[in-house]
Amino acid sequence: MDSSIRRKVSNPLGLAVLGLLMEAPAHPHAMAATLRERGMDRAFKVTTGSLYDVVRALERAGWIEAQETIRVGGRPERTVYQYTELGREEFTRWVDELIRVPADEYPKFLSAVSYLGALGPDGAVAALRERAGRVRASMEETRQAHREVLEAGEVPRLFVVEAEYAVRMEEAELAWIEEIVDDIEAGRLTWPESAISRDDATEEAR
Amino acid sequence: MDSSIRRKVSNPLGLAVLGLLMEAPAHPHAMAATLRERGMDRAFKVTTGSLYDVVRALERAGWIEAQETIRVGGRPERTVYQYTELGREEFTRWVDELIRVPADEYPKFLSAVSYLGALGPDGAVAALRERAGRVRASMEETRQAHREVLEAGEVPRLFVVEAEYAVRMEEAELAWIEEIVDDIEAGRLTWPESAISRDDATEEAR
DNA sequence: CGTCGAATACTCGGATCCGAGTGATAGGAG
DNA sequence: CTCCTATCACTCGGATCCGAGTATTCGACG
Repeated sequence: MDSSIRRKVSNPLGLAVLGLLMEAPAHPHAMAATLRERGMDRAFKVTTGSLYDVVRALERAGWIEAQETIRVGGRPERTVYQYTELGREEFTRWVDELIRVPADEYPKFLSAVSYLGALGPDGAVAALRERAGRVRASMEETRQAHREVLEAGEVPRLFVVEAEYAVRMEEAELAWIEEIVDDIEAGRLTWPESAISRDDATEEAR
Repeated sequence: MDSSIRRKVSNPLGLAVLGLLMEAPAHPHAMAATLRERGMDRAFKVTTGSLYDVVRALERAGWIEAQETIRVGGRPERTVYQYTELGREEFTRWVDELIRVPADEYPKFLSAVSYLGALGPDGAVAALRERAGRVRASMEETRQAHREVLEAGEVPRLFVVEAEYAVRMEEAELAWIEEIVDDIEAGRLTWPESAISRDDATEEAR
């Protein structure tokens, strides 16, 4: 319908790489390290394999280029990359588009909720409760980390807004879960006869 | 940290296939059709290629099996599948686990927000506003469709809860976007000197 | 001074994904 | 009766993804 343009490099990890190189040239292994140090691996899936692939793709596309290949000590060679003019342009264009037009996302939880019926009322409540606990924990962790970083005063808020977004989304999910659990227990959400529900679903699932 | 077990078939589309077969045997092409008719393609990414791969994987894993291969008219043969006992068990176990333990998700918007700085204050506001409009539209559409289905009274609420979840998440995103836009305009969220921000970002991005 | 574990830096190949393509037929327009 | 389009049902191969593996080196500890 409104399919966004076919981008040469589609893996978001490429955006992260570009973003890092805007600050300073770096080699892949170092990128992975910084990404993880800064906790950016919450927003980007950073796996070594993909990283090297993405860097190669970025180079093929002409958005970054090898600056030099050096060897420190007897370690394996490292290839240091820097962004090109084209890369700089593409970076902001990419961010801009990702913000402007919502991409189709397929969170796994959504697919599971589509078949919530399969667990039966009791199974559903049990599973949802457990999720709620985990989500709450993760939320509090993110919130805590965010607060600490801000209070340390080294990093401006602009560079941590994504945590605020993440927390908001987790809050919303949590609220929904709690509401649905209440609805099930209060009989506002019921299982029709026909539902694929087995009362022993809970046993089976564990 | 808490990595969930390695499932034989990992593509959520497999869950959808299993779900459909719980109702009645079907052949891949028909599955795709029903999935789309019911609007389930909002929760599952259904592409022909993947569908056939997933069905094959499901069969290899022994969760489904070919029932018969028939030919209607002179059309290509169609292979009709049905679930196995193992498949039925695995189905509820899968749903249960997807609900219980939140998977790491990497929504593209989150990665973009991590680099919101790149757009500069004006560019960011413009892009966020446009997204807000689109999200609002999509939300109202889902809401509308959900209401109509319920009022028609054919489908029990249990089978449409995923739409309620989706709407809630969109509401939360919208609220956050509006808040951030306000914060930028009110000077509560500012760009430090050092920010990679070009004032012509908006021009460039179009 | 030897060795054991952690860190450094990257490669490799299998698994998965997916869109474009294939080819046949049914149904309707003229 | 012929053509043309839509539907049916699936295949194929390139692109991408990613975890496990490799090989080296540094540092700590006994």
